[in-house]
Amino acid sequence: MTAGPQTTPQHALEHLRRAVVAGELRPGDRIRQEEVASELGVSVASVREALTVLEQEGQVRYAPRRGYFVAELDVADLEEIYDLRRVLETRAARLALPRADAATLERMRAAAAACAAAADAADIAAELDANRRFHFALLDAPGRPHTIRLIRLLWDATEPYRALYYSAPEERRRSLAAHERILAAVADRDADRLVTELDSHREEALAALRAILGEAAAVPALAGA
Amino acid sequence: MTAGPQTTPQHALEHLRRAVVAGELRPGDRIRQEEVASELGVSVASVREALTVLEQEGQVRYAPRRGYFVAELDVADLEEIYDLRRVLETRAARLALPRADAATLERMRAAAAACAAAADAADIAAELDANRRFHFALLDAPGRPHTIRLIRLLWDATEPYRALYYSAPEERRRSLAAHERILAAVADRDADRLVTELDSHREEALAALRAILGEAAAVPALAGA
DNA sequence: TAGTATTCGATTTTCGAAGATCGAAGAAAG
DNA sequence: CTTTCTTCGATCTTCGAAAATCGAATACTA
Repeated sequence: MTAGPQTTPQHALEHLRRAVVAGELRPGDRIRQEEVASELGVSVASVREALTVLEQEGQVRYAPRRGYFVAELDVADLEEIYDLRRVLETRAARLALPRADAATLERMRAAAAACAAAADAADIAAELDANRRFHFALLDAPGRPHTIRLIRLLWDATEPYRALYYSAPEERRRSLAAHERILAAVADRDADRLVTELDSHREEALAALRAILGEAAAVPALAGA
Repeated sequence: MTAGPQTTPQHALEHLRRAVVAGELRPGDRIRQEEVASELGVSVASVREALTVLEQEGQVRYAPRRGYFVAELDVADLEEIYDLRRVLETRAARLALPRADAATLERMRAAAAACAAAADAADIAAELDANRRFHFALLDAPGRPHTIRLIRLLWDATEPYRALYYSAPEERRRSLAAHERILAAVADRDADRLVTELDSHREEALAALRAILGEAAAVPALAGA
């Protein structure tokens, strides 16, 4: 039902995404096409198509005849991306809230629970996935596909970094608490409070990412593994 | 200086974009990979990579094992896209205006003049290009690459339709007049007026596009050429 | 020694063809 | 006459290998 990979490039794409979330591919890393291809038992052409998608999403950087690299973001990038998320998600949330029905709330509750369970199990990949489900359950109002596409793009852009900061237990706790407050605001149909909670949730994440980036800058050996 | 196609897929991408702007590829049309490839004297793999880019941009739709088609938008899509443009361009314009220097204004003036010249010559492709230069000269403030990327995505999504409505002379006149008012607002450093002018400029374009779409719906034979 | 040219290995880039899949036209059955 | 099944042609899909390119290590010059 979950629509597995229909084509070989899609298969390669999922593999690369998984590698990013799992932290196997870290910002700045080089991605060797041949290596990925033989790892998956597919041709480089398929890997290349997958990389083209990731390049459009801004997750990898492409230097013609030099290769593909996992995108590196600096603090300015992060702040711009989170600013854009604020602008777009605020609009999406205000449009979605009046239409959010019981099923929506239920999906959010389930995702929040999955988040907490993944946090307990220290399963970063599962938590990232559940976290996404939580937020998109609210924002993915039917009839606004382009809005969701853009928001998803912004989420994807910072995914490699989110994968890093989710390893910190105190961030997880903070995140779970924020989810509860967001859930309450939705249940109360309080748009202003919802927007405020989303803002501060984002602000906390941004602060954590800033810290990660500060460390990475202080320890450039990270890229040279 | 204009950075021609560095790679074969980029060459194919430019070719396809040109075909869209020129109206050779219309919404709903099927894109035969082999045909494009032999036309350009390149392999299908390269064409495929170019199509992957266009798919990510939302300009073509991909049905696995069926092929690629030029994306068709309905009125709801257009309204959502223009709503998103309003949200993002308003923010971009307000951030860019204080930083707009004499060179920026000069670039805008030159682009506006090129727009007028292209309108006189009835050169749709040139006018579309100059129109883009005009708007992005203002919005493309240094240090906000992600904002521009998103705005560009939204522009690209409606490009096939813009190519259609620019054939109407009265729309061109209206558009040129709007450019003058926008230019004046920028020269006066009046942010509120600038935003208002941009809004109404967009609203006029949306109205024209709605009309185009209405015709297309009334004459479905359009797609079956 | 510092700087520059050159070769070499690794990697990307591009192609052409074989294999897989789909939609449509036509045949057979009810 | 309608429906279902089958075959066929067109097209997409994927591959493996040849060709082009780049960076780094090496050799050379001043």
